Amino acid sequence: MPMMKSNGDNMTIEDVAVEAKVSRSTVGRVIGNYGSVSENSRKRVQAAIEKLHYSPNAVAQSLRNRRTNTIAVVVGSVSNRFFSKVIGAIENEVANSGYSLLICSTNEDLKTEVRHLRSLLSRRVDAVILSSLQESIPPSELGLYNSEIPIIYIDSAIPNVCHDLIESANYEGTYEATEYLLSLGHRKIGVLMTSLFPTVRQRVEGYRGALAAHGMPCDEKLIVDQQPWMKNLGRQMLQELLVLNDEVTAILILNNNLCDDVLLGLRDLKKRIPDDISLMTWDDTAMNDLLGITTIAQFPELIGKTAAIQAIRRSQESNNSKQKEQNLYIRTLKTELRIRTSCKALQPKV
Amino acid sequence: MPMMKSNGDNMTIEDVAVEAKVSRSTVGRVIGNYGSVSENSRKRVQAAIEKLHYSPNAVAQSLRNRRTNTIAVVVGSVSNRFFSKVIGAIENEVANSGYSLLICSTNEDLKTEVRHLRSLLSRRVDAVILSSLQESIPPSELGLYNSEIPIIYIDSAIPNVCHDLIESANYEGTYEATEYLLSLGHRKIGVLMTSLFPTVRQRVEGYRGALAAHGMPCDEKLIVDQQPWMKNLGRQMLQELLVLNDEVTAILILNNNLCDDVLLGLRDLKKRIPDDISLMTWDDTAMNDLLGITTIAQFPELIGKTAAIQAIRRSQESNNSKQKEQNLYIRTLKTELRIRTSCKALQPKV
DNA sequence: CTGTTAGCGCATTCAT
DNA sequence: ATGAATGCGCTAACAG
Repeated sequence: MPMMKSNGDNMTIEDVAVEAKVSRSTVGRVIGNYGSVSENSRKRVQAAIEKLHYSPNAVAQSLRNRRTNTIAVVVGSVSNRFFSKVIGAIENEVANSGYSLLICSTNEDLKTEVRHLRSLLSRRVDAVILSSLQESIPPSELGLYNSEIPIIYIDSAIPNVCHDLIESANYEGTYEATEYLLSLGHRKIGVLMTSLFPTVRQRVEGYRGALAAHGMPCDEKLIVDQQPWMKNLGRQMLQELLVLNDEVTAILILNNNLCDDVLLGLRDLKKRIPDDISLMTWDDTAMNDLLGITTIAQFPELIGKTAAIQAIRRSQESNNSKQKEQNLYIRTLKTELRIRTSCKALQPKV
Repeated sequence: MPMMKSNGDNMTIEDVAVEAKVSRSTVGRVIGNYGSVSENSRKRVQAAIEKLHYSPNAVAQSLRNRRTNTIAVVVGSVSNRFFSKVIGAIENEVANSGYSLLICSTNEDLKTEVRHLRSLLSRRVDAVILSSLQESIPPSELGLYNSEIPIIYIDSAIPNVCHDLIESANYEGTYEATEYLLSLGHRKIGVLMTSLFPTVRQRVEGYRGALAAHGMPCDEKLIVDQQPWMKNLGRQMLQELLVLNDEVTAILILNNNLCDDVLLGLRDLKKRIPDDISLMTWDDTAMNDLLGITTIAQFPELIGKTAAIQAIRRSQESNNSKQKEQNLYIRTLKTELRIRTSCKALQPKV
């Protein structure tokens, strides 16, 4: 009895060809469904494939075709609520089109972002969807951010880099929110943020813009900005804000991941919302609904889906169409101010 | 002037060799850091690499080495809170070891699970971490679940399949929780669950087990079991439970993703926790803390990290060590009952 | 309709 | 210390 290949795996076209008593190319024809092949051969090949449980080696295909059918997404943190929804939407879209999805997390670190990008290029992914921390591309990495493989940015653009972008209206969303608080009579509006994120930098400008538009000075002491590597970050920032400014009547949180912790901090401080202090945050959740927290909502699923569609489209464009600059895809999604009960109208002082 | 290759990309070893005026093999030696090469050659090669921005084509490497340095994880839903934490932990671990991570979502569909698995095998990933919906492997798919490539199961074992497994103590966790409710005097404990998930099926057994151990009959009407494809699922199930059983004093939620919606439903019904009804759920969140919801906590990060470590270990084992059966890695993580304020002690009826 | 052949880019053995 | 040559598995152009 002849030696069998141990497992259904690692079968090659050659094995199928032998089994079906045809040449490799004929097998290739029935698999790739091109050229023409006699009914007889076709049946034999299919039988052989069935029998051997043959499935093509995608690595070899990729090498040959110069396409990996893989999209990558790189974000700060996979488990972040916002990103996990974005990624979920990307996965669905991408899988429906027959692609696989690689995910990379930078842990909010620039060097890691660059490392991942390098690795993705060498893996020849067909496109990458990137939430970048870069404010500007260092000349040394220019090749990375400007390579043949298309990059779709989400969240924020990098100045002077020509690229597709799907983002939320960070400035406008915060502007609108700030105006709302002003309309309720709030004048001392504390801001909690982590300016490491480009999105957040845009948001705080919206805050400043709204104040300016209403002829109000911006008190910098009201803006607490800390980097996100601390435990209980929200609590800390809350403390800092309230110690410096006991007259704060409202808090505006610019990063979603701060809110839980701020709420916990407020509870410890026995501050009630909205009676003692008003509160508003970015990114909606069931908890916000339940607790009646007024929220600036974005649409992560839409961002993910849109980015995925564009990534796939780009990955299928003929590479030489370097007219890319001519048809940049830029989409800025409106946010939605969901007014609930966490912001109180202030009595005008008598 | 000679034609330049357009971009820093798509450089091959050959290009480097030409630039450095050595042979391909010498370039290979300095890149792969093996054999021996003169200092002079080495420097020239390194200069060439630098100049051309050469980076090896990982696809070709994979084909040659029969390793892709890729791990895959397949779960029901990427954006699910539990899974997104598991995935985050996997990503960190895997990236630290120089692997990339592919993610696949099955949307809780068996066919999709099989499709993904097939694709992953053909992509020759080095290992897969799988949260499977299978109750038993259909013979036709046996090859898939028993291929050369190692599978690490998370969440639940498939009977009669020999494999590594990282799971939480689903039975015991629910058993303990049920006993706790019993000790508070609750006798009519409603259960909300989606038995599609193998984990949940284990959990409900824990509930039954605890009742039995205390000599209590299990009233099947108290167990509401629905498949997860409905909107506002938690609300619906809550309705169903309360309509059928107005004497329910406590609710035990067995899937994390139901809780938000149940809470919303309770609010609409104007039922207060714990005064009108007691509530307990699986999987902890900041919201549970904030709202004082007693919780059976699992440790998704630990599950993810452990699974990733094991996946990497398996991927590096010599393939012929088919003694795998001899050294199965099975780890059952204890859960933690976090008692807060959502469960009230009942007055014994006078 | 079918088989032969030549790469895709890399790692490695063998000869020098 | 170095170069030549082979093959990983697949696709596709070419020849018959």
